[in-house]
Amino acid sequence: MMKLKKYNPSEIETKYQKAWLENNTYAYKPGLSKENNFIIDTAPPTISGSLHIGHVFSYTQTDVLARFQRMLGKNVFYPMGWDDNGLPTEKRIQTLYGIYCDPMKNYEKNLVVEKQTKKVPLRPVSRKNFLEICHQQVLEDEKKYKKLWSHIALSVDWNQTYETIGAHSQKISQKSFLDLYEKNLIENRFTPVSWDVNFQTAIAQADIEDRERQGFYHDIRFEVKGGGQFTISTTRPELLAACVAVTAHPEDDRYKKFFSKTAITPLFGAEVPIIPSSHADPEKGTGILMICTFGDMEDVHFWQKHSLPLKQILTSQGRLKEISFQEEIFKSVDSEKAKKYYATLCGLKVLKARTQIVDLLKEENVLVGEPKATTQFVKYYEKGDQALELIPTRQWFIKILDYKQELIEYGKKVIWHPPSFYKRYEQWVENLNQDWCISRQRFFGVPFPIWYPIHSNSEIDYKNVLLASQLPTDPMKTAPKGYKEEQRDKANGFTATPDVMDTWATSSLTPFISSHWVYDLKRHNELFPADLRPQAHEIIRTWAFYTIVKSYFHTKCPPWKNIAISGWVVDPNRSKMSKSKGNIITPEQTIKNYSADAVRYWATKSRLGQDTVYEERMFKTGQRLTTKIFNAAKFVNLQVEDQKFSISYLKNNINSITEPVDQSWLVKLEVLVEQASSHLKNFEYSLSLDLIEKTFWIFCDNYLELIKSRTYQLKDKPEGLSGLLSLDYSLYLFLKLFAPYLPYITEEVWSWRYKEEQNSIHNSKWPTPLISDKKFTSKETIELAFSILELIRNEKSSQQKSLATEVKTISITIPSNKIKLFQFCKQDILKAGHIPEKALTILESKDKEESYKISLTL
RNA sequence: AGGAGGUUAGCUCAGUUGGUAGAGCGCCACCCUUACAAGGUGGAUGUCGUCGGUUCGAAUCCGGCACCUCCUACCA
Repeated sequence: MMKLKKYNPSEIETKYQKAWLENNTYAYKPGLSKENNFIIDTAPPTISGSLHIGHVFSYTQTDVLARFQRMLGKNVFYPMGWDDNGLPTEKRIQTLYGIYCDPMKNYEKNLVVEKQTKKVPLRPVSRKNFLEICHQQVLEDEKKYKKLWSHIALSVDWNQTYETIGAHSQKISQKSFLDLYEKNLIENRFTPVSWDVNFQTAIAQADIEDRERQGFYHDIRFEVKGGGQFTISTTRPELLAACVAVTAHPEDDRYKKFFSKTAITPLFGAEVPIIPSSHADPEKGTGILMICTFGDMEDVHFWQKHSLPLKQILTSQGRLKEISFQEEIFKSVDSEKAKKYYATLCGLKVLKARTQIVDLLKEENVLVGEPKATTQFVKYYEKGDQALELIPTRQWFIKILDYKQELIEYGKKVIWHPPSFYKRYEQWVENLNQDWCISRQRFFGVPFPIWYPIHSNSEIDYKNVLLASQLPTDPMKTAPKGYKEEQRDKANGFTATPDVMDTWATSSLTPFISSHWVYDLKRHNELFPADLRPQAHEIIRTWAFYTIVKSYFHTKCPPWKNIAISGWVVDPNRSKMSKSKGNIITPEQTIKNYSADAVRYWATKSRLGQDTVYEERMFKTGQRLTTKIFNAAKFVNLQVEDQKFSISYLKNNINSITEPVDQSWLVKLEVLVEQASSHLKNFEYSLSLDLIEKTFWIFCDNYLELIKSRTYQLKDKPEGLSGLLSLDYSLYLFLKLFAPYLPYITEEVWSWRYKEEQNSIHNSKWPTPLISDKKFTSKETIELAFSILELIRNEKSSQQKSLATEVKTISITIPSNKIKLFQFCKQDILKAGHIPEKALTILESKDKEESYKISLTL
């Protein structure tokens, strides 16, 4: 039965990982009634090298809920996806192998690339080569991830996996695109879009973050045509050549006189209108500002509203491009001068040009004073390290701005845990000011399932796109229906976009990918909508929001019933653990040091949505708990071993728990089960664990100690049997309660004697009040016993004596209404306290207050 | 600037219908007690951020303020 002297976690962990996998312990059973399903929309982790302790933290929390629901008897659908699609993988491949994708290069059949240990200059490889290496690398990483997930005992059904770059996900993702296209919810536009000059791609509003940077105000003097001048203040003087207008507030007396006149830009001599507009704030800067194409989103809005011309001076690499002042659009009052000045800026990157132009402004004597330092917030791609520019390009947009109100309402249909996070969602949707740009000028992603026809005049028709019918498809490799491959990129032919979709355009479909949507309606109806979406709070504006968008557009049904938001793991300085900060903790070593159960204990001790500090000592507490469970179980087993106890024996003889002390203890357990269950049903795993743990320590320290002499000495008497059964039942119950949290130790102990009920504790049923039809005494008896036991220990301890020291005399004062209860536990107390019967005097107190007093001599 | 969360023991945190302030860790003292020394028992430690209100009674409810974290926006 039980052979181990000491608990050896790593041995046990290996053993059960294998067993659970072989026995399909966590498999979802298709085709059963939908009502009994519990469906989890698992977060597919981004494949970017390795998982950190923060992942272990949040995924374990979800796993506890999955295990609980499974034990409740639910048919749990708990899949695992890998988000391997997109820029993170590309970035990783770049640094790992020292290569980058150059679409102009030709495929090399036997290309060999090696992992680089240090930074090397990047070498170009063809698109096809690059994608092959990406595919290969993610497979390797996914194996590593799976190993860790298994080690931490996620009860995932490993038959239910997907990769966001996989054929199945691509099919769903392309289908989603086509569905939105047919519903007129998506469109192709040529428009200024947030652009990362380094990655050479458009990005969406959700991918943007603000970073604090040092900037400078440059006060620049403009002339007004026909006389007069004014000074604008700008942090982006390098865009001066792109200035298309200046604007001041209509009521601003300083500038009223200039409205309807034109200004002449310094250096470049362009004539631009001076437009009154409430967009200008008289309090800010000099009250008059220049509109450039494009400095910020406001410029874009102003430009659109006033139908201003487009002066594009930046390339997609973020350099000032060649322009001609002969051209109508850049027409200058002094084109020679303009040309001369611009020549010194042309080809420079934005930041270089910004400093360079200061010299020119000084030379021309139009810079008023020196540039004044200021801190400003600049928009960056969250994965990038160069400021974003607004570059007009052709992109696909999902029209979310038209549905803001609906999406806000729709978010309310999901139950948020904790509820306050709904606000974050709402606020994000309210503040949206761009449609969702889903095209990326990248490589490792899902292709757009469309082609554009080419007219006889070689013009590409972006409006009447040709839709793919066979999915998934890569239009770069296949021709549309009715066309031949030879017609690619030819007049009267067709062309495909090399762009791929935003990775969120696919991962926003996780509930659809899991359910096989359109392609398997029976399965879809069984698995959609999901019961639970677990996710972190920083991706509410992306993953949660986009999933709601897709679900709303496709089905008019919320994607899940509940969303549970997990917190972060922060370092002792309270900053988020992240790669860039270098404070990442890799979980493997921690698990090895403290055991998987101990790590899981730590992860599930913190409340939903709450950030948690990474502290080694927390793992020790978990380790201590598992050791304690092991030892307590060992003890109970030693006690019942020779009784041929079994689970059926226990269940059949539950009526033999006759001692009021034992019955009273069981009442305490019943209350525990009830409270723990209710917390877990509300996804409050930490509150539940807290209660279970507390009661378990009371079990070990008090109850066990109180009754163990009885079970030793009266084994064959009804009193002894009552105690033994109660001990066994308590252990059985505690194992089940701990099982979702500590799957290894509970499975091991379960295997000693309870396997007859279910092979794995994780397939056994969550405890229900097995014995609640019996009339028990209340909790009072056991509470009284514990109080008196505590007083006795207290006395002995303060006399600095061993607890085993025999008592010479003891008098216990008890309120008269409790005397009867005391009689119930008297024998147990005498034995546990090492008190001979004749040493005891009971004093009755008329005082009904619940205070006991003792005095004893040793 | 708007929003969310927070402020309880040295540290990390519970305290969900208002009723004598809690746990773990750490600290101190003691104890080899027939599961457990990787253990056990006991102890010390708090103006519950601050000011005010409601109440017989407030860590808890209401309002003001301060500070911390995060989200969003503005950023000429």
